Amino acid sequence: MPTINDNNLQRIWILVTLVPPGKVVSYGQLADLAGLPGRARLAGRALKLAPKAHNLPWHRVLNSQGKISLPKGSDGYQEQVKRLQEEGVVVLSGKVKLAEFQWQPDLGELLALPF
DNA sequence: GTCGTGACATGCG
DNA sequence: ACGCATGCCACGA
Repeated sequence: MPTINDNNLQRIWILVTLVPPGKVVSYGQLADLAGLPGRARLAGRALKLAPKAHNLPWHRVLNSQGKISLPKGSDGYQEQVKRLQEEGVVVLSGKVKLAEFQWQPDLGELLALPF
């Protein structure tokens, strides 16, 4: 049998693909949209485990403070900053202004979800 | 079975 | 702004 949460990880992955360039989402936001309130850590886990073949825009995911949740200075950290800036997202001290760059899914997108 | 550890969130000092 | 506690829960030691 599939391990209980495979489905949940998939939901997170699908949601991440919906985030357009130049916009960002928070882990908690992804969890909420996936119907898993309070499960922000699961979103983080989903990204960590995401197969590279998925080509997910993982760099558009930040914590609820708009900050990068990877060890400051790590490879992933720098990679994330680079990718975000290439899309026009302003990153200052590893932080992004959510009021300006946070993604807001429209109703159509939500209704089109397979769950 | 218990415990520590997370790409988290939120509230309190 | 920063640390600490608590809630959350899958994993591995």
